[in-house]
Amino acid sequence: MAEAAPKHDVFQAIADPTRRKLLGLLSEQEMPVTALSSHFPMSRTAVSKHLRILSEAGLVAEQKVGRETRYRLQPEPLQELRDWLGYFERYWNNKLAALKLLVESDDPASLPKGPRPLDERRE
Amino acid sequence: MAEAAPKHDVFQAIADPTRRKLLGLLSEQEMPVTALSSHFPMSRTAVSKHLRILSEAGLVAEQKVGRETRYRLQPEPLQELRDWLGYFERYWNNKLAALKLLVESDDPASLPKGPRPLDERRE
DNA sequence: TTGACATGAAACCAAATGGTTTCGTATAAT
DNA sequence: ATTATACGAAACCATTTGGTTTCATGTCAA
Repeated sequence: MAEAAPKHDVFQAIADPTRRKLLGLLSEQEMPVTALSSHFPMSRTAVSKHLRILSEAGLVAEQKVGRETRYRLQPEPLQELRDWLGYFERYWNNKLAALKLLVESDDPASLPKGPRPLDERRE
Repeated sequence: MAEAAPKHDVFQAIADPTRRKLLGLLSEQEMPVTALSSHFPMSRTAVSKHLRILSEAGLVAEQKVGRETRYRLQPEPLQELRDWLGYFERYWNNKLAALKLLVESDDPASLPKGPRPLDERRE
């Protein structure tokens, strides 16, 4: 069973600076919409829509508490970004790449098995 | 001196699957537009436009060779992505984060100095 | 010198994106 | 009971995005 059909993918979710900043704020503590939107020059509704996109990408989770909705960071999907980036590690970090991959290998899915085309998986 | 005013930022550049695949292809060898576009279901012109966006983000370099234009991967700007991601490392990889940062520290710019808000820098 | 090839520029287009304002509704406070 | 707060949904809008086709130009080959 899939993990909740990601309508928006992570790459697209983090493409917007507002959304990256939201993730940054949420990485410190969970927060309701109004608290979050106080950090932005746009309407609360706009922030709310960004949150929904993050939610669809699986990057945040919502929890209703009374009349407010708490948003909490869910960093797991960033793993995909990490994997993708991992493919290019060899370029700027040749010698240490192997070690790094080893270090990261507590998650088996995270290691690119070698110089492969990549990205063929999505779409 | 800046490195060529990045009109498109890296985050946005890699948001598109076609562009990610282009980077993948170019990571194996440099190629002219026509060779690249043979891997996509869209017109050569469309691929060309994607390449320009990658170029504006500093992710590829162009070199004219006779009547063709060779495109070559320039992975350096991915460093920014890496730095940004690094901020979230602590979440899924707590114990090993320190070691990883150490390993990566051959590039001084690459280490986030601690739990900071982040992203305040851009925009 | 006459084609064929490789490419970017231009004009165009539909759909997605990032905002807005307005409204309805649920919860909390008085 | 009434009012204020927190929020999402809806309708709307301008701009950006990702694609197309057509055209002009430069280069290689016969």
